[in-house]
Amino acid sequence: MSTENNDFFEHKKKIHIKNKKLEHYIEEIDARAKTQNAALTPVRRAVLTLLFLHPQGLKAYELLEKIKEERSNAKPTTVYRALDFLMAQGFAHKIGRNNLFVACHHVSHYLPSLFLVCPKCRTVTELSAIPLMQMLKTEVGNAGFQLTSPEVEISALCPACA
Amino acid sequence: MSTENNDFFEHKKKIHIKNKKLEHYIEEIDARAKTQNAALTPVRRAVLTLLFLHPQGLKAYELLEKIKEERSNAKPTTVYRALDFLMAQGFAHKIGRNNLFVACHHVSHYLPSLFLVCPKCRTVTELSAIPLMQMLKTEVGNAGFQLTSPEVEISALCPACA
DNA sequence: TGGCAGGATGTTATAACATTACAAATCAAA
DNA sequence: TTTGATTTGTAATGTTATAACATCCTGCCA
Repeated sequence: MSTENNDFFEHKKKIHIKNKKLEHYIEEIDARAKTQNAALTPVRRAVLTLLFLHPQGLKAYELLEKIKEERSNAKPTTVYRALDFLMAQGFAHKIGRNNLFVACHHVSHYLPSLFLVCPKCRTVTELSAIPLMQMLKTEVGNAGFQLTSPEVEISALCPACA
Repeated sequence: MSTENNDFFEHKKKIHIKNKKLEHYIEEIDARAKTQNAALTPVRRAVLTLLFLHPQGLKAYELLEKIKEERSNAKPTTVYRALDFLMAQGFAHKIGRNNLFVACHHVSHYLPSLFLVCPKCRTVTELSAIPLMQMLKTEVGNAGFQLTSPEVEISALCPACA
């Protein structure tokens, strides 16, 4: 009975649900990892998948609960290590204000990404603002500083909550 | 022997050391508090003073240790409550990335302030960037969002560390 | 002047977030 | 097949922040 067309029900509670966009995303990240001499291991893949499936961001211990559904022995360390890896590779970001982690949808970090965090529903939106970020980079440079972090986070009420 | 000119030594270990700029700053904040129907009580004043004296920012528990020198019975709550008040009034900011608190040196928050946080020496620099912040406000508004937080924090290597 | 209402502070406990340190497993290169 | 590097397991602990409830202080007004 476990034919292809009831995979959805069979794996309903699994992290690896059928999802074209997700598959494509993970494949792409996997490829990028290889070029960076880094391995997207099962734990890391699971964490990144969860982040992808929750655009509003997840807290470390929320992530832990979900990971436990597949790896009952997961510990805080399990999650934090995967997150450290993903952030080091530029595949995920931490929203400091809320201790929230999000998947990154950018190809490069030549310019930083702008994150709008809604204080009400806590949704995280990654805004595309090239000229603004370009200007930011210039201004910061003029002040003698050197950008080191690919994320800029701002608290802003989202359209739905406003 | 406690005449006016050895006050400095008498109170060396006190938070209220002689400091013209500090006095002026606190007076100004005190006045602003009054117009906002808020009271700059001794605890709050002490916390704000400490923040003012540490432009690189302070962590809540560092603050707690220092406050304890004057109020030995201070608890985490003491500090967090004062910080909540100061932030609510716009007199202090939290740098989310590092759990660092800083005094605010701005008069108004019509536009947000830009904070550069050095990842190496952790110094927090408040950059004046009116056109940039104006542009930010516009762009965020165009996206249908509404700015709610007066601070924008960025990780950037400071001139000294670079 | 006494008592009440609100805000501020004291106190204890605990929740939420994150790291350290060391052991065991995995895996690929020599 | 040994070795060394990377990843994962596990336990303990460290750090950051809040909850809940008691008490104190202050201004008001009956």
